[in-house]
Amino acid sequence: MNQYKEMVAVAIAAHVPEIDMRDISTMIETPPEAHMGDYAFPCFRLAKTMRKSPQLIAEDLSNKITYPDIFEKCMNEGAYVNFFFNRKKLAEEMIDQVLAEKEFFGSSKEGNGKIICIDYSAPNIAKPFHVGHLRSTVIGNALYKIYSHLGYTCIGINHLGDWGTQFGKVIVAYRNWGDAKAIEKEPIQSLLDLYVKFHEEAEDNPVLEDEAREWFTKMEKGDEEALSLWKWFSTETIKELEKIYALLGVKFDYYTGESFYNDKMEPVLRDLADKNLLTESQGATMIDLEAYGMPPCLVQKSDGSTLYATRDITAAIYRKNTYDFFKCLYLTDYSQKLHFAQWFKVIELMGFEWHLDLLHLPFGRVTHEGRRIQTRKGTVVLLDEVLNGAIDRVKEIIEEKNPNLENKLETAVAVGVGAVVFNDLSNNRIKDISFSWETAFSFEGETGPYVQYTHARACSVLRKASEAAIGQSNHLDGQFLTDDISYEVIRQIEQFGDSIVDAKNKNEPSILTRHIIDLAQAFNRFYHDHPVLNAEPKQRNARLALVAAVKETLSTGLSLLGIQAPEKM
RNA sequence: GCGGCAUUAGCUCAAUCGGAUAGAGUACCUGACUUCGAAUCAGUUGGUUGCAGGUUCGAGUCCUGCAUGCCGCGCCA
Repeated sequence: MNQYKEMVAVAIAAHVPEIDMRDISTMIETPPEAHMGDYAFPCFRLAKTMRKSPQLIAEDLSNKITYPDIFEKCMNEGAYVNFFFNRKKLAEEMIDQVLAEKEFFGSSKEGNGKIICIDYSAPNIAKPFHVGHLRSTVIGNALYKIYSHLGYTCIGINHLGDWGTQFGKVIVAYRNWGDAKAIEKEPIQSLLDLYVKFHEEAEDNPVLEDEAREWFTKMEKGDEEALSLWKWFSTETIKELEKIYALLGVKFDYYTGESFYNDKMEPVLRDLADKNLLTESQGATMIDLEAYGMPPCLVQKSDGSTLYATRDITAAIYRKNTYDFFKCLYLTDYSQKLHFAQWFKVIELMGFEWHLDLLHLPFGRVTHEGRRIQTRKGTVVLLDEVLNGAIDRVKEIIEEKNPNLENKLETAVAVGVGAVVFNDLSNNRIKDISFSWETAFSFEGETGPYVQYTHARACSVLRKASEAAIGQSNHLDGQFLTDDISYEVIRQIEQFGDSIVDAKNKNEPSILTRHIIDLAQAFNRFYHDHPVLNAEPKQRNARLALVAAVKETLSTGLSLLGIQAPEKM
């Protein structure tokens, strides 16, 4: 917990013995408006036990309380006890801290020794990577960085959809209508064409579906032809996927897709049988979950081949045994909620205590022009097109605004991709996103480029200050940063660490995204109203130090979201 | 049919375990570049928080019912 909040809680606890210290900590709030102070303690809940009006309690407390000198005063307003920072001291403390800790600002050791497995992205082999797949990838990537910042050891796993009946379909299609050269040239597109063709043909000829299931069964049994085709399809697809991940700057520790567990499922099925959890129904094998209000969880089809849930259960057990994770996070859209609830329950029924450490983090779906994005229909928006479109648009803007920029292409990639990623990370996970080209290509207001621009602007001031090379004392006098506008920037920096912890607690990167927007807004206001380079020497020093602290904080924040922070753009 | 999620300004979204006057961006209109980067800043306009009840000091937030939308419900993943 935030050290200042802790101080407030301690100060209050000294006078409110009837409430536990930990409860007091959780009651401390940040007031909605700056004039109400920096931290507040609401007294409503004390009214009953203390048999006094909340206003009186607040008044009484504010008169009695003693607090450390980082605070300047505490006074009640209505039923709240409001604490005000000593602005000069806080400015000096925060800036010193940011400049000393640099990219480690806001980090902590709370997660030391704890392992977090994060299962994200997980696209299907042989299908195009569209804007709908972006969310899992960027949310997972941001959580990876946020947890790491807080001391956890993260293991990023790309649980590729590289196994299952769909491969039987592609194999059947390839054997009937495929062209090897086309696949080498444009793997994802050609494989998709085959997949689409399969479904068209299967409508008139349902026998194809049976053939597809047979081929998948052959894969599971180790048939050489089936496996060599599968291997080829998946290698070609991964090559394409890696280009996109490179553009996004996303990395994984392991590409262990579903196929990785092919030889690990049998012992799990045996264990399930030993624990008397399996029932047979119409030839298939399943775990009955009626007692828990859920439909059964199928683990084996009537032909003996396995299903998605079988592989997920096996993967979870493998990960627990291999990494001994503290938590294992799964990033998928909410249409899979029941699936996860079912197999989490199976893990529990198997007697594994750690079922509580499995966390499905569902997110909303992406639609385009009111329709869901479907690979088989014509409604697909390819991520590749979106990213490159954004990059091209940024190139145009650079030509217009900053034609002499060096590294134009590199910068356009950082900003264009940053815009798309930032946009995806700025809404609550659970909300559906309506994709629009207009929003994806907007770079003003609450956008990634706005924050990047603010950062570049700060860099520019610092560059000029150093070019001017005026030899002044580095002593920072916080007195020059106590006006409302400067102070608001300090306040945002002070809350940076809290927003990271909050984002982690709720597994919600948008909390951090919104916070760095607030910081950038506060800084732009400061920048506009307060000249830095031409200020009086002492004031100049103080303002430059603030600019440096903001630059550092923004760049750290963006990096935790997986977004680059170019020094010029 | 059963279950889950969502609904806040014209649009896209915030709102700290229930807390202070529901806030931003965008769009529209107005103003600020010979001055540290105008991808910026300032201002104006914009609300019966889907509807009806309930719980209490206090409800966008919790409960009940209803409406609308999305998602899911045995051999896909």
